[in-house]
Amino acid sequence: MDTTDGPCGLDVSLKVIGGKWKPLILYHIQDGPTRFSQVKQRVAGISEKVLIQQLRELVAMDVLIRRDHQRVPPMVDYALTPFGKTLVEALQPLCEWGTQNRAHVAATLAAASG
Amino acid sequence: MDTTDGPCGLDVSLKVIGGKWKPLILYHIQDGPTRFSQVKQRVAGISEKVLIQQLRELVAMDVLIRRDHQRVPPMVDYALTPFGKTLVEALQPLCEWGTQNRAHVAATLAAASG
DNA sequence: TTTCCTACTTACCTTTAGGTAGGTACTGCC
DNA sequence: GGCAGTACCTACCTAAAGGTAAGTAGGAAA
Repeated sequence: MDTTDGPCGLDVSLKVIGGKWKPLILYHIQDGPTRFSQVKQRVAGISEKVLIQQLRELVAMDVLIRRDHQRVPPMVDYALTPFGKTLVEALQPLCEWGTQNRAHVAATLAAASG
Repeated sequence: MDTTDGPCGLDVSLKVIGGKWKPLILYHIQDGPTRFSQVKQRVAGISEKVLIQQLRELVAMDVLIRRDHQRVPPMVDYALTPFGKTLVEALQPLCEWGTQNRAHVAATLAAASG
């Protein structure tokens, strides 16, 4: 039974969307090309450093594409690649599950640890 | 536009299955009650400390149920709750996405960072 | 009485993720 | 010359996740 290194592809998915912010970033970019400053605004609470870091990783993984409009002041935007779109689709059910069970999870956590 | 704290439920899902091991643990438990030692065996590479920790968290979040058979030597097993089953179902697409794109992701990562 | 077995617990260390505070480049405008 | 505006970068720090190695409980078997 050699199911050792990832029988189910979840390890791969988690490698791509793992971390605290990536899912949120993807969510806020899915409707079309979005400027850096806009993403920063929408994903409230994220620091610039971390945002850029995550964006770079997503670009490196072919999930996002970065477009530099060569202007001053700088004008850059990010958009989903076709590959990125398939990921966002696969994310939908989990997304809905989370939405439906937000209260349940919150309540369970509150009961358990507070 | 107040999409600040999680418009999409992914933040909730990630809170539940976040971390390096939980998806794998869930995967290996989904077929029925599984003893601690069996999980440890199947999820190769995980340490006892971390495994117990993750199992406890999953139990606390009502995803797993722990059954202590009150024996010596100890005999304990873990199984999905109905709630946990809905989670595993929502996880399927991402699971498949990962399986289908394992090569692509690996190649992209290799090209980018190595 | 010692050993075995299993599911844990504890103390400690390393690695990684994330956060803060500042700085840089470049051009147009005043 | 000095400032505004945008997308970054750098150095540093903290917190959390994860890993290692040891120990504990307690009845059954030897």
